Amino acid sequence: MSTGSAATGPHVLRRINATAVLNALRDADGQTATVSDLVVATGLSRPAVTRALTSLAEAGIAEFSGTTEHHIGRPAQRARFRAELGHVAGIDIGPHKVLVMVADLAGTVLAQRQAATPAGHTGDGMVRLLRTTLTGVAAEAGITPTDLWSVAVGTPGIVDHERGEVVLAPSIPGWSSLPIIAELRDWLGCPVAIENDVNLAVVAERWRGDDGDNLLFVQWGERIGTGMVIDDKPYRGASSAAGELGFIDLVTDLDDEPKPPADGLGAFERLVGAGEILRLGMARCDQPLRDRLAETGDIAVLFDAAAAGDEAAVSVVDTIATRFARGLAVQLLIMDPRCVIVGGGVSRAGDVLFDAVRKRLGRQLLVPADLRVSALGVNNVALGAVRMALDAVEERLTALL
Amino acid sequence: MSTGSAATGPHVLRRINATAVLNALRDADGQTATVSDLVVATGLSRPAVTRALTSLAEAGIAEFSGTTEHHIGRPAQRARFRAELGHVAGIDIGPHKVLVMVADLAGTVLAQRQAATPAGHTGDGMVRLLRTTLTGVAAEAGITPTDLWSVAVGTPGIVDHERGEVVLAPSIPGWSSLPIIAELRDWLGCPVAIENDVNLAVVAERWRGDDGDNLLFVQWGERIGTGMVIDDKPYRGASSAAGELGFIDLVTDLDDEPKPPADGLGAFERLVGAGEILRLGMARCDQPLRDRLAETGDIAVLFDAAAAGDEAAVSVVDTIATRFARGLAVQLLIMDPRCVIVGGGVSRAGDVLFDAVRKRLGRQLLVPADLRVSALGVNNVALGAVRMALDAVEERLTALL
DNA sequence: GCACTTACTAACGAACCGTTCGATACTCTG
DNA sequence: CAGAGTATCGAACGGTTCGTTAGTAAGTGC
Repeated sequence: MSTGSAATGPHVLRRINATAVLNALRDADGQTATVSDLVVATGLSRPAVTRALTSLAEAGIAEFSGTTEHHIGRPAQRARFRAELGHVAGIDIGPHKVLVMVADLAGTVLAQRQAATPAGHTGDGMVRLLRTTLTGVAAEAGITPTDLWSVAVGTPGIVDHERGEVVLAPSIPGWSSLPIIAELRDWLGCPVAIENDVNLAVVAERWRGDDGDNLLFVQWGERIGTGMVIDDKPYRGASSAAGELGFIDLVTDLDDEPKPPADGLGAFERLVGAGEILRLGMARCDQPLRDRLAETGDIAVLFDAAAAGDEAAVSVVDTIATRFARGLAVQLLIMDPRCVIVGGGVSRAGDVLFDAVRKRLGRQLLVPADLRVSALGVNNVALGAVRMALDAVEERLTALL
Repeated sequence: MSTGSAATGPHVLRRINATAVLNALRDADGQTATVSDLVVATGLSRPAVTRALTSLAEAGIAEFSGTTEHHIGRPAQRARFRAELGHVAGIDIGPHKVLVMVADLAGTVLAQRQAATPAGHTGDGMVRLLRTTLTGVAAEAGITPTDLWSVAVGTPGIVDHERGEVVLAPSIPGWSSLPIIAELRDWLGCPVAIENDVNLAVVAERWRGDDGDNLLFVQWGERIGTGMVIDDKPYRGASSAAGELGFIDLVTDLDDEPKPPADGLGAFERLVGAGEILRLGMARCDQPLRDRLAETGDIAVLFDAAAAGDEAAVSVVDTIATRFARGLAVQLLIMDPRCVIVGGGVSRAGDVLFDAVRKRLGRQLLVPADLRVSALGVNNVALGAVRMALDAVEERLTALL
């Protein structure tokens, strides 16, 4: 009812300290630590740490696992975080595939599996696919799906993560009307979170990388979207519609009125998306390269040619880099992130493209930008989902005390 | 040394509860409340609240001030937050003026004074002006400057608020090299914070308005800058360079390379800034109106004419609205704020302009925008500075316990 | 075997919270 | 005008937590 919540008794103290010990234990190397380690890590006294540790052990969250290797004095017992106590799942639902990961409470991925979405899939088909895939991955990890403590789902489009609904998903027809989250929740009996896929990608980058607490992730493929981590949590905006860089309009003449997006693609997506890159390549390149592009449909061919010095390919890369830098500069001027990470299909283009982008970018900004290419690859959304599922577990974990 | 800070004993419990009671007391109507009010507000027991209240009273932070008006039962004593215990100052340093406010700990502005910056002011002159103005305002509030608990300064440009330095301030020549903050700190012997003026404006809007915890403020005058409140605190970006909407480039042909800003104004500022509005008006309007514009140099004339139906003036408003909507749409697509508040000189244009902006904006966005005009006027930056100074006081207040 | 180092265990005092109970002060009603 | 009713205030009690201290256990090195 009030602004600052008050502590209602000494028991909250115990809770606070127990969670502090738990966090110190989890952050410790290999999730094991001696009592003395935890004393210095938490700043608590030895008896306090011991008390917290025994209550963690009674709850099954920690255990004592033999003694440490010792050099002098009485050997210390090592306490260990029992990551196998529970499991979480991270799910990436894309336009063409479903990727499911199951991890333990330490975030170690125990099993993962990818399934292609059958063409013309219906809602029921999607639910069945999800069920079988999840069951399979869970079995591989040694559990059943109902054992899961928490699940997070990443999907393209605009997501209402409070209600657990997909509000708008242009890239997956019919997806926004499906009550998949509710069904999953009923089936699994655990919290199921849903989040925009790019937001999860940036969570994964933050988790696995070491890039500070303020970073911007740009998904650059057929479509373009951005996710931001601010103060160590994903920024969604008021209506979960933040980061729609793909829809900004840099082409329409200033005093004209922009046309609404026709084919579901935003203006900037039509300008530098993978589709446009391919189109430009087909238009400008000469015979042998053009044929290879037409056959494979893979723009990697184009970037390879540019790296090898092909003049037409270089010109395409140049055009794309110039355009992309213009759009990215807009977001950087507004957001001023510590670091920009580019992922998605185009990110595999390599330095041919991104050195050009960096060069163009520099002159349009007031502060220099740190532009990197993602190292996580196609797993990033599912990994971010795992991380988000883990965040939701914290509550349940401390509620055990 | 660790991630989660631990509680080192029961005394932190007392601290937590005392601050909870203090916050409940301050949030109460007129900063007075009975013990029973605080019991329901904090969720603590009556003795706990009483204990906290007596310790607050011993520290001089609260006091008991007579009984309340009562209808039945024993009349309750009212506890009161002693806002007069300390004072803070908020300072707005602009290109042409300095505005100083002194407020008590409740944020009530006790005195304020504005001083014009003499033309060709030097660093020494600025320091002297600040000293005399601050001394005067403090005297009016019944204190001396050294009695101040906390001061915050707002200034245009990019500010390193960690180091307390102005990094870049194009609109005030020579300003960035002045160690004014250090001097103020030495003189006053209290924390002196420095922050970008637009960021303070948005803090003030958040404070005085009731617009949720996620809002965007657009300063629209000669220059254009934006400030954001995210999670109830101003968002600065990694290098304190966020919100530079004025520098985005919507005009340069896409495949050309943008020219760096020449006269210190950003591309978008040159496009819709107050200067350009005046220029457009001079160019398009006919004789009587054009003369009035030339005489006064005030674009309000233009907006009045447009409201009255003058065709040329309407066309100018139309052009400006179209352009502004284009730039604002970009930021809205990226940030998705709950609410947009426009301040600065142009914001006085009224509905003639902003209805047009709203109309243009709607079609470019994925979610509708809530666009409002600031009600705070020219005091907003100084008010935000007062609020920020108050935030810094919290620590000192709870340290008294 | 003895000194030394380190880790574990138990007991004590201090501090805090919530509950309970009696005393107090004021209003309302007959 | 007096008694019932209501709400606040203050004090004492029991429970929980922490940190400190002292004593014990388990190793290493000479």
